[in-house]
Amino acid sequence: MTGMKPARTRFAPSPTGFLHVGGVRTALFSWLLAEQTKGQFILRIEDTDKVREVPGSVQHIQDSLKWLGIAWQEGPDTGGPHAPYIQSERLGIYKEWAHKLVESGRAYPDPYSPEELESFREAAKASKKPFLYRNHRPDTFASWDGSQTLRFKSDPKDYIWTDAVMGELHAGEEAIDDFVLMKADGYPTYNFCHIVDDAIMEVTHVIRSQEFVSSVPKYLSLYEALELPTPVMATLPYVMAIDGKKKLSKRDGAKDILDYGREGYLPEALMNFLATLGWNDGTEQEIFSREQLIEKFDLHRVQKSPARFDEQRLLWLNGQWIRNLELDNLYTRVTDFWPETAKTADEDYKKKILALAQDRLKTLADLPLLTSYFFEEPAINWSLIEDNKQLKKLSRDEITKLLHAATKALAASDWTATSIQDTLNTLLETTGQKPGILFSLIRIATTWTPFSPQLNDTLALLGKDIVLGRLKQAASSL
RNA sequence: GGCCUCAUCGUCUAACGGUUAGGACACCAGGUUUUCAUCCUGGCAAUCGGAGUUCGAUUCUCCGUGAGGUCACCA
Repeated sequence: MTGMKPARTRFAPSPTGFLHVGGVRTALFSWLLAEQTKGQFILRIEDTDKVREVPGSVQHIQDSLKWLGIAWQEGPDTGGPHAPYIQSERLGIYKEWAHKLVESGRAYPDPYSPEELESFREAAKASKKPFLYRNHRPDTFASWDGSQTLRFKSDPKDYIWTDAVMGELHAGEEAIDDFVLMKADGYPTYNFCHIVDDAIMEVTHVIRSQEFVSSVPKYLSLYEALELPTPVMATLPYVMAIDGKKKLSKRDGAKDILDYGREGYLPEALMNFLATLGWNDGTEQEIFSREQLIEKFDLHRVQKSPARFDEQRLLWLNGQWIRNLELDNLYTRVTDFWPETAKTADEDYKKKILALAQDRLKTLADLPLLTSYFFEEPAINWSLIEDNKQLKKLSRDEITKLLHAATKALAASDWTATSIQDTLNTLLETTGQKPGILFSLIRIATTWTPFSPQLNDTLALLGKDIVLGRLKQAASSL
């Protein structure tokens, strides 16, 4: 995809709450395209619905994008050649463009009351026909003083257009209506102002989610009336909720993007996951770095059908990313995830522990479960032995004998990982036990957790005194 | 109801009209002389239905069916 003209793309959320995976994927694809073509990615806040606005959303949206690693060149905080990037601060611009339409005879004030409109709508519904405002368009228009609801005077006709994802699309003239341009509260509608802004901001590719497809004819009609160039349109299929029935939404448990960070997901993993949800490069590659995504992303390979949000795959990807991280890099990321008792522990010690746990982490939040026994005395929990497939067969007597034998043998070790392994192997012979029994017992008696890294490494790191102490304590607690 | 869109393993997906329909997640079974959530090997599992075009259809066309969207002074 090299050699493409620089694309100017934008993400234009309304500040009505937190960002979830569906919204972020739209932002991601737009950003990838801008990065790939060495163009610009714009963040524009569409806050023309003052009723639904949620305080703090703008900040939250910016924090979420930043966490994921999506940076914008122009936006509400960074400014840019077409500032401001908040629509409520651009009201004068929309009014000006609205007047142009009035002057060219393509817009007129709505003479009806909400009640009258509602009765039109009900009549249409009763006769099982779609409601079209233009069937009620007045014959003569009053002049617009800027305070009334302003409607587009549409010119209904068929449209055929090309969508970068969906291919050739078409719609009949019934898709075109006299929609509202300016609301009675003085704010423009999305349908109107996003087109003005995209044109002014020189946006080349409009990437948005599926619910807007059926409005595209309206937009095409408006571009014509405004004599503005039409950008490339790309429609992304929905991200569906797990049950596959409806698009993922806040109501259906879609999480705040920042929650993924709190739950121990890596931003690289989430980006990898979102990018490959509905897109692939045609090869069998599953893990993509940010740079690879930028290089390989292609709108034309985006899936046309919706995709479900598969948490298992995200979890797997996260584990892959954790495993591929350099230890020092991983160490800086787990700062907030250590068990409480590790806060004062030595950095070098913690790094060694992390190196052992790295292979087993699926999320950073798994860290305490895998490492807490390095920092505190684990609670003795005999059910781990009683429920163990192999160990449950042993009598208490046999367990005691094995624990004593292990204590004695290990006491003689000079405590390196290899010498501990030698000791353990010798112990297998002298006790005549299978590794599945002997090693499991020692592992549980020293860590009291269901899982832990390789035994000799764990013991070596734990330290001789602690290991011997825990073995003795286990034996005496029988 | 009108209009629009979509349809391959349970899930995410690959396949110039010619493949034993491939890969990944999940699941199952083995292995890695301990556990295991790492790692390795193997297994299970799909072209929504019906016509048509063609020597040949997952792929093209039509008709069904199913799913989703839209028809706001919300975006």
